[in-house]
Formats: sequence, C-alpha cells, structure tokens
Amino acid sequence: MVEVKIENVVASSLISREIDLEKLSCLIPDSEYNPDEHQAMLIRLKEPKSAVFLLQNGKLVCTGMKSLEEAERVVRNVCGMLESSGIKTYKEPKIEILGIVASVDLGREIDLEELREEGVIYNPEEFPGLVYRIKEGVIMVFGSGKLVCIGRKEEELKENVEKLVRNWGLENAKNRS
Amino acid sequence: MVEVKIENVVASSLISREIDLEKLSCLIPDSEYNPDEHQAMLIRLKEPKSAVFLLQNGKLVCTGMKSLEEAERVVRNVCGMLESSGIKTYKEPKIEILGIVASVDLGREIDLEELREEGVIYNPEEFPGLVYRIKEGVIMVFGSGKLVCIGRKEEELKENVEKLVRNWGLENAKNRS
DNA sequence: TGCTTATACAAAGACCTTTTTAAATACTTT
DNA sequence: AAAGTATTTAAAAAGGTCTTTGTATAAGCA
Repeated sequence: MVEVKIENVVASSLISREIDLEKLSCLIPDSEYNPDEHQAMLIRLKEPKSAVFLLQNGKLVCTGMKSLEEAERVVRNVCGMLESSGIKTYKEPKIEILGIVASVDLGREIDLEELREEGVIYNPEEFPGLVYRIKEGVIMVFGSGKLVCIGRKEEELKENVEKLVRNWGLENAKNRS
Repeated sequence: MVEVKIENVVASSLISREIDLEKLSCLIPDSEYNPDEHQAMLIRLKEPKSAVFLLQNGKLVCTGMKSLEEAERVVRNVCGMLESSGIKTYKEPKIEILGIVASVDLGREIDLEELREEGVIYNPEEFPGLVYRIKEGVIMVFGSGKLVCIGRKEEELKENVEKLVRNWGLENAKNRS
C-alpha cells in the first residue's frame, strides 16, 4: 500500500459581495496590493501556512495548505479578518477544491527509459521527471521512485496512483519477495 | 587525525623553446585552439585526467590532476606528444606546483554563526561556505563539517588544517568522548 | 592598473526547469 | 469579437547552473 502525502491544496470561495481592496490593504498588515501588476490583493497566513488572493468582487483563492481542513480554516480566518475590518462576509461560504498536489515514495528506483506507456513524455534534458497525463490529472515519475501527483479529488488521486503502480509493475521490490 | 584529500593540482612548466600552435593543433586530435578567444591551445588528457594549456612560447599550464605525481606524468605525456609531432622539448623540465585544492571531512556539523575568528568572512546569502584567509592560502568551512582548503604546498596545507581544527575546537565529537 | 577570456576542483545553498489551478486585467494576434 | 498570452501564488520531485576560492598563462580592452 503506497502512502500518498498531500503537499499542496488550491481552493476558492465566494466570501463577500464586494471588497474594497484599497481600503482593506491599509487595514491588513503585511498584505500586498499592486493593481498595476495584479488585480488581486495577497495575504500570507502563518497558520495554516498559506497564500490568499482576494478579489474586488468578493472571491478568494488560496493555496499552500496541506489538507482540505486547512482550506476551511483559511477561509474562516480570512472572513474573520474582513469582518474585523468592517467588511461583511457570507455565513459558511461554499469552498471549492481546485487542485491537489501530492507526493509518493515508492521506495524503489525506477528506470525511466524503460517506461513506454501511452500518455508518457520523458525529456531528461528538459526536466528530470517523466510526465504521465491521464484524464483526471498528471503523475510525474522520478528515477528515485518518488512521484508527484496532481489532481482535483483526493480519493481519485489515490486510485490513480495505485493503478499506475499496478499496471506498470512498480511495486516495491520488498513486497515482491 | 583528519584526512586531507587532494582534489585538484595546478602546475606549470617550461617544456620547449617555442611551439607553433597552429601547426600543432592540426596534429593533435581533439585539441582546441582559437587565438581569437584565448592565446593558449587546450589539450584534455584522459590519463591522468587533466586539462593542459600550451603557449606559443613553450610554456605549459595544466590542471585537474589529483597529485604531484600525476602532474609529472602529464608533463611527460605532453612532451612525448610534442616530440612525436616534430617539436623539440627540454629534457626533464622543471615543474612548479602553483596551487592545490583539497577537501576534508571533519565528521561533525559546525555552527558557522558561532565562528568569530580573525580573517573570517561569512555571508550565507552570497555563499554557504565560511571563508577563512590565512597567509598561505584559504580554508572554506561548511556547516556540514566539510572543508575546502586551498594552498600551494601539500604539507603546509595539511598543517594549516590541523591548526584550524585545534584552535577552533572542531575535533570530531567522537574523539572527544 | 584592473578586468576579461579559458581550465580544473571541492563545498552547499539558491535558483531554474515541469505540472496544476483559480482569479481578472491588460495586451496582442487572428 | 474571439482567442491567445501575460501577470501572481503554493507545493513536490531531481537534474542543471550559478555562486565563492586559488592559480598559471597572455592578449585585448578601458
């Protein structure tokens, strides 16, 4: 059984009808807002460690979290900050998980030159990882036996890893003996 | 007792009265000679593994060797190549060792921020190693406990390492207990 | 006088490469 | 008008490049 470790979650939420970013950026210490470069205001949270984009139309995009639960806490924290700054936010805003990045250690080395499956791209001069695209996302395979998996649903992502390991015969050598 | 491992030797020698580089570069396979970029002709040897610069005035500079003995073999090999190409070389040319680079593993980690000796420069944003200049050369100290030592004489270099270890109290923790 | 060019070499840390995703504004091309 | 490109953020993987230090050589340039 391979362990799939979630390293990054991207989420979005509609938290308010409208946000005056000029005003808010003055009230939130250490926030960044440069409308000439980017339309969003950036807040970096320490707990959960994350980066939060706020848009004028009340939308929020956040990234850097390690779990779906952390995403919820980030949204909750930011809503609290806005309320404290005199901006009304929605009660229990709906959170959408946009993407998940996870890492896997298969505990064995892999000869990437041998893998010839459909959907595989491997240009070692360009990038040391082998890129495998599937309908639900991407899995990058490294010679060390580590994987980087990208998808939108945690359960789906885990299934795709197990399928890859089984179909490509990448079980850990220990498990074979 | 710390082991000092020589990684690179730079040496020079006057091996001939004069060398016609244009002619020689045509006779020596895989040599490089582009007078517009650099006045020297470059020969890379496989055994000993090294790079050799030849100048029109008969001077030779070579680098990449792992010992003084290898420097001697390089000079001897190049003289043989020149003689085979119809260029007279001196008998037993004098070889000068210009510099030696060595690595040392102290087998313990070091807190570089603590080291406050005179002659020490440590700017971790610029370079992760601490640079310690002494009269006879330079010793770079890394947090991993590894050193890179630069000097001109092998014995002197070894003495300087021992002095640094003793004076800075950097003996391996194992040797202390 | 000082810097550049080129060569080898060790150390370790930074940065780059690739992949995914939302947001919305600006700019360019079709 | 539509499509495409660019901007910013986080994270993992591993391979490459760069940083620093010393050294000879000699020609070119400021």
